[in-house]
Amino acid sequence: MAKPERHATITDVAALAGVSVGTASKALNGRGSLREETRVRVREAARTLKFEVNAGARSLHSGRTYTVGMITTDSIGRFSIPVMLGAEDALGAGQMSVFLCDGRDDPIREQYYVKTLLSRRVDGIIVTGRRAQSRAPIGVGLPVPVVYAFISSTDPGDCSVVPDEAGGTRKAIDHLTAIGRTKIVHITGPEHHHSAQVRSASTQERLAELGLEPAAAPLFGAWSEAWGRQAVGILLTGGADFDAVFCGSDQIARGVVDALRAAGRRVPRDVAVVGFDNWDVMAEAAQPPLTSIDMNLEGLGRTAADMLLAAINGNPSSGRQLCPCHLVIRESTSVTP
Amino acid sequence: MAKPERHATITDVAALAGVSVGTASKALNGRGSLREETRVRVREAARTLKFEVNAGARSLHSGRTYTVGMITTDSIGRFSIPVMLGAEDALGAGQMSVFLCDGRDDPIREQYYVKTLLSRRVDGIIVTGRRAQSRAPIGVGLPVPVVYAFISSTDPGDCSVVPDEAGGTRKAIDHLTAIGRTKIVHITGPEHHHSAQVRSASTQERLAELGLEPAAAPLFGAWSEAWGRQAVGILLTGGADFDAVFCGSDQIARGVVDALRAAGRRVPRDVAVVGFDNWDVMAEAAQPPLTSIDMNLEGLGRTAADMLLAAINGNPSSGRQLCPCHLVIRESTSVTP
DNA sequence: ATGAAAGCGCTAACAT
DNA sequence: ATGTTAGCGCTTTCAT
Repeated sequence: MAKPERHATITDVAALAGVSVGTASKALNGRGSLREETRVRVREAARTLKFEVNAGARSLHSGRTYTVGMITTDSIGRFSIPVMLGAEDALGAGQMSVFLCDGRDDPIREQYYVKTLLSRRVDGIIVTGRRAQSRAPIGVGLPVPVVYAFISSTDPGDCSVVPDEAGGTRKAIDHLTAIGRTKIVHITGPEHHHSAQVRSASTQERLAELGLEPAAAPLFGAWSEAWGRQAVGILLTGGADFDAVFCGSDQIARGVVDALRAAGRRVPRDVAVVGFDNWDVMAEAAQPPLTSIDMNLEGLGRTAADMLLAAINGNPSSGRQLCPCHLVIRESTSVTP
Repeated sequence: MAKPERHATITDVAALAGVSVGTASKALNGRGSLREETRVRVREAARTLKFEVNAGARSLHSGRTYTVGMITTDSIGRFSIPVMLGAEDALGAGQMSVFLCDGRDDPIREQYYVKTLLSRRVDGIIVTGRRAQSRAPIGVGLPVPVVYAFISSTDPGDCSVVPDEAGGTRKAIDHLTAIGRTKIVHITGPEHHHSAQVRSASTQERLAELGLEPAAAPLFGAWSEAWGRQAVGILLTGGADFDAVFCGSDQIARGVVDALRAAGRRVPRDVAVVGFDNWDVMAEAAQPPLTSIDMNLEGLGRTAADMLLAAINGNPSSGRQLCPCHLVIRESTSVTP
């Protein structure tokens, strides 16, 4: 098990095959016109020496590194991961590698990473984050294209791919009304949180469009099960009359169904419940399992990567691109499983 | 907002500063002896042109890329992510960047990635995965050091950093006995799963060492809440007499506490429960919150990265390095919160 | 203190 | 069909 201390170079290969480096290059890349016999001999030599072309040296010519950078501005979390996976997926198919950088909510660190990526001559950059909010661009006039995924840039000239949370909210409300619910209440996260704002505003808006009154004012709290339980307590002690709850997250929804059950309300018969995120671990383990809105983050990551590839190939887009959310129906809104 | 289509080169900088490229290089890297005035002028020029050194060209000389590859053999999951974060953390501090590759359980894909990484001349490779199991090495006689993290290599000559699951199990059992429990039962995941085997074997072993009989044979099932609930049903209908449950995962533990509560058993008074993984989302939201074993995966990732850095700098290690697990106490084993 | 030039590994244009 | 050579961006002797 010899451990080659040095990577073989094309010169080594050429020498072993008894040809010039130019010929070796042509043989290995299938260029020029060579005798088949020569091609084979060179390839043989390359294999013997475990030759792997030096990508850095190669990109000195091509100007391309077939590498993209991925920066999470606030640290890597539950939402940025599927986005990253989707992007990695789309890029991998195009033979591109991904540089991962975790910004950790630190602007200094972030700028350092931008420099590092530029220094490494990535062909493009994807920026993502934990929360779907807009943020200042990571740089202006950068020499490579940038696509924001999940989070968006405040500069409308930048390209951002974001989930259509308002559309997702409409789907949730429409689903609840479709199964005959009219007294709907909304329980969600912190009032200052962008997603909580969008989802609650869209809820009120959609209810109004449908000619319905909310069964209670939206309840803002935390993105936690504990808050979901607590909110139900508030509603019940307040004597609210409701037959459905649309929750800002699956964790809240899980707290809600637990509290409702504990209070003797049947889900979905007495109260139907819809969550948000379609986080399998929560949605499937809840009793009953939760109907939820899926932001399709992996698809979003793929889309972002595809748009980045297009930009790299000279077809840039700009503006906010909305990715549709979809409804996943489970037992918390349907009597027959 | 001019968009520089081309990256500035050191030649551009030299020209603008009115010096030779050699001088420019020295000025930017603080080498050689130059007049301070010249240094300043060159740095000025570099800033004006937004010059970022071409890392690829540079590593042509140094032979180092200050980049490591990270391969997850089975796709990126809940366990590999903290490992990756820890590694990214430790490496970032050393100015190294990380290439992320998702093997997706596909050996072909995996080998392709190994080649890609070698071609990109990474200084080293970290291999990780979803499950703590040993696997065939990703290659033999590779020209760069490799460290396995969380998963381990079957080749004892390779360097692997893995959690001490047996030790963690002992801590769980010792904790339960310390609070006076003697009738302990173990509920865990699939019998064929490596971690389930290790944890259940260690449980039996530790109980024996303490002179205790298990309150029931270990129950193997799935890593899910549903299985936790079901297992409790089995125990109760079987009339088992137990005052503590050690679970193979927090998800199982959560199902267990829910089912116990539903059956009128008080946790921890009647039955104490310990989980495994210390997955905040599960452990903290459970009622009561779960005492759990934490594998400290981020620390494990950091350790792995540090060992890789050492290897890169000529101090390789080999063999399996065990990382300690620790006990996190919450209400499921303590009456006073 | 500064410049000129060689060379890192590779590709592509040009010779032979 | 194959070899030779220039040059990609940079660092590093070696001259000056």
